[in-house]
Amino acid sequence: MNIEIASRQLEALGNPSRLTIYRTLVRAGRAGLAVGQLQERMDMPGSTLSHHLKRLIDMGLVRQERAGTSLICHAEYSAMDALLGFLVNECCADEGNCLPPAVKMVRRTETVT
Amino acid sequence: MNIEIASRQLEALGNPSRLTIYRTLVRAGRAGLAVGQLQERMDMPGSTLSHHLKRLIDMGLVRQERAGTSLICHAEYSAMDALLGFLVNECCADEGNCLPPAVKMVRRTETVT
DNA sequence: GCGCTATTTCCAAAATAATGGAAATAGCTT
DNA sequence: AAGCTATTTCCATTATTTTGGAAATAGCGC
Repeated sequence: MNIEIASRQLEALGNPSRLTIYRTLVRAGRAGLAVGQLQERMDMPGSTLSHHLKRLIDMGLVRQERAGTSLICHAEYSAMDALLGFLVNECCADEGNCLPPAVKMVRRTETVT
Repeated sequence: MNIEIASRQLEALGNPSRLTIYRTLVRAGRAGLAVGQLQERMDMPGSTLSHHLKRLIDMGLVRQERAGTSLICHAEYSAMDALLGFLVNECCADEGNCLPPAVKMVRRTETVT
């Protein structure tokens, strides 16, 4: 993880449509959601949805797997975890007093570049 | 905190220059950094830096306070904490299995809309 | 292979973001 | 108030993002 990747992932999530897509997928849990189901919930033209999904997939935040003629989308939790880890570490890097105790507990110890 | 605010904050951080600015301010700690010092470190024209700073300030991620003729910038930790809290909650909302144990410990219990 | 459903890719238009020089503003100091 | 330093705002340009209709592709069942 580094500034370039982190900023691109943040940018991918930094759009209301995409953040909603991502949240919807997280809430769908392990089962995931087909693009079509997502499209119903998001009420958005297919091509627009597809562009947004591509962005999330390119940044590793979403994964698709084919089931017959549909594509099932899954939130890629590990990517979010790495991103959160990066932010927590960046945020608390030197002072250690920027987050309340509960969050400080999870500060990572590895060095971040 | 809601999707609109969260996505705008994520977008603000989702640019390599701004994420670097933010990180630099975090690392500067409580003392903060004057815009001019930040400009030296970032090696960027003043107007460009000022545009980026404005964006971070507008989203509540950075605060400025005047000290004579310079403006000292500070990372606004509480905003980052709220954003991280939102992401952790969104990410673990229904399944609770998307993050490793260390991070799961800090899941918030309040409802998120 | 044909028809069908699901989804992406192609293409273009409109909107927004990024960049930076030059001029304006803010606050010192004399 | 003049001169100085620090920073923002104005303005314009270029680059990127967002959006979506229409055409293309993928997989299935007959």
